Amino acid sequence: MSLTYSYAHQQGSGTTEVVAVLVAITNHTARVLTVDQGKLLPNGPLMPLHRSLQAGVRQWVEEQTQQPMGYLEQLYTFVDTNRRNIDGHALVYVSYLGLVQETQTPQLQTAAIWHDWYDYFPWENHLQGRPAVITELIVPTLLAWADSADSNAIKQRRQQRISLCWGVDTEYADNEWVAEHVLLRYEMLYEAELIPEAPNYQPKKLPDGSLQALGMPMYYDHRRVIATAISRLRAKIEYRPLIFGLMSEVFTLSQLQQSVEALSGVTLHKQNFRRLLDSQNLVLPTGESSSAQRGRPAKLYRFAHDIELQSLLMDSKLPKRK
Amino acid sequence: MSLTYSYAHQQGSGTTEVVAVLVAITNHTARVLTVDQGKLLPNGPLMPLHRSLQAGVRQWVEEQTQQPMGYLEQLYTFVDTNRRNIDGHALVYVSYLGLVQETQTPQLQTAAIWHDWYDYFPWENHLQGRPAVITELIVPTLLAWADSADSNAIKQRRQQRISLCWGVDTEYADNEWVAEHVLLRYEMLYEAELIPEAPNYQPKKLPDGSLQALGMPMYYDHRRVIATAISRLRAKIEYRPLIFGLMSEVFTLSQLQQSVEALSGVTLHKQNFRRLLDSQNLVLPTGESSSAQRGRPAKLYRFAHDIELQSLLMDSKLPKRK
DNA sequence: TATATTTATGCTCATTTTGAGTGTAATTAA
DNA sequence: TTAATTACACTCAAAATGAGCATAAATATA
Repeated sequence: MSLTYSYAHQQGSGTTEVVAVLVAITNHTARVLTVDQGKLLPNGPLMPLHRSLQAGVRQWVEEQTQQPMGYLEQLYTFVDTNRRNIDGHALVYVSYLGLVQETQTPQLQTAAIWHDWYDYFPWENHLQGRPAVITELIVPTLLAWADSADSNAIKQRRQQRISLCWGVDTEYADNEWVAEHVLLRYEMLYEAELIPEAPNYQPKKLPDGSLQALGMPMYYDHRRVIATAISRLRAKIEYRPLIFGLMSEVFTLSQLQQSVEALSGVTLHKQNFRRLLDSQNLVLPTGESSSAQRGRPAKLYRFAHDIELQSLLMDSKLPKRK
Repeated sequence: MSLTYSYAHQQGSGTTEVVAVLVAITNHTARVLTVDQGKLLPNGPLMPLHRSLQAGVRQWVEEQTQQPMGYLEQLYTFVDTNRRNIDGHALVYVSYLGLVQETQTPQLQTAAIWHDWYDYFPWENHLQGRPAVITELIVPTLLAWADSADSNAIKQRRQQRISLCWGVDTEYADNEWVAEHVLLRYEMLYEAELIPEAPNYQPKKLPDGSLQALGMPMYYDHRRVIATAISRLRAKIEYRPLIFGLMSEVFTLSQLQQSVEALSGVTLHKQNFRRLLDSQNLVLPTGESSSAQRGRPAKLYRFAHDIELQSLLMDSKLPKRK
């Protein structure tokens, strides 16, 4: 029953809420900041005193998490017709992606908790190879779902979609795993009712262990919001130097690569990664080297900002309207 | 005075509005659908009976424009603190991009009007070469604006930004024109107060003819919404077959190319365009040929859907929540 | 102390993709 | 019949990409 994941919320006269996906990388692991035992993202109502949506996000997040935020970009706007204000208007919530520097994630004094984002999406982590859950649970169950379709057309369409989302090479199709299709994959699991958030989720119909294997559920559609954030981040990191919003001031190239890998969930070719970096003049050597743990010590670098470039990364800001 | 472009609007208890940028291509020209003498985009409040934002957009657009819509995708959500409801909550408006098939743009019975989108952004049309307004008006005025900066740092930053946005090759920088930077360019003109929508617009300080040369202004931030739409469309057309949402069922490859050029505002290399098309198996020959006007008759094609692919183009839809 | 192990980094090579052409075919207008 | 116009097939060099080998500089261990 999806009621388990319906959460009582006081609504006044406002109908707009902001929700943030804050991302940081710690110990080569991508994490998101959550509240309420990991069941919710930090959020709060947009209030008359907020001069902009960004201002609203910053205020609520800092209040709920004591977390300083750098880069912030709008993701997507959702409507939840199950939550309405006193006038009957449905709740509109605007989601944001925020990047937090590794060094700025100290002790949290609040109920906010950092969670490995793959706790919510176990199937997205391909760093140790393709996860077993895909081949053993997800794809078989989805294929059964495709078989159960009413018409043959729908069935075929579902099969194609499975192949495209999960990178299956069958007789018909031969698709590769595309890291940035996070949202498509999540929505497929949702539509096929494999996860508790789905409206007609019926655990009894699913194979044993499905609940544990398919990641932690959240209230409302907050898990979908994280999926949106991961998709955006994985896509955008390819053509914008967003990654530096997650790094500390100085870093080695290996650390940089590990951070990108933590986000994308796949491993990269080291030499080509470096070739790309210096063809784009993204980093500058500091001249120093890291005190190595094992092996040859690595040179230290910093982001080659070009202050302007940094502001071009940002969601462009409106000049305040008088 | 920006008050000229402030427009009285009745607000009840709701605070959420939807706004649509409908795009069609007619006679090799990209057009947007407007209401109110071309000063506004079709829009309307989100109401309690709407089951989703999309549903709200579709209802209002069809009501205001009698226009059937195909593809629809969310763009960006804005807040207007100058417009508030009776409780003091600022207006939130969610913008959408919609594509309309060429063949489905018949006579309009309403106040809705199709406008060439370059009427609003004359500097974006590079089909006949770089428009004079850039070199003769925009860049000089912006450079003067950069010079007027308080600090040297700001001045330098502005100069870099000018080069990046407008594709200037000066002594310092050597940037190319990037078609999809529409929004960055609009925001720069806004920030430098070259256009009437800017809060402190003072036409007297600008060169003669600026108003005419810098395109038609709109109420509120609707021109910025169009800029957002063009940016998105120009960017996305590179990696998604969105263009077919604007074509009629059957078309020649030249027509297809002209449509893409109408959107991107730049001309393309014909042979390479075709090579790309068939390397991706996007189109299928119908076997027939067009009755040529002049010259050799062109073969007719249709989009190779793969019905599934089409739904993957779409903004993924939530299954209705029970 | 010597040797294996680990990490960093430089360099090469084949393949694919991209940018920019030339040449030829099929039609209409004069 | 010829010029003009449009369509389309094919080539070639440059650039970007994927995948590998080789070497350097440190630590751990026999």
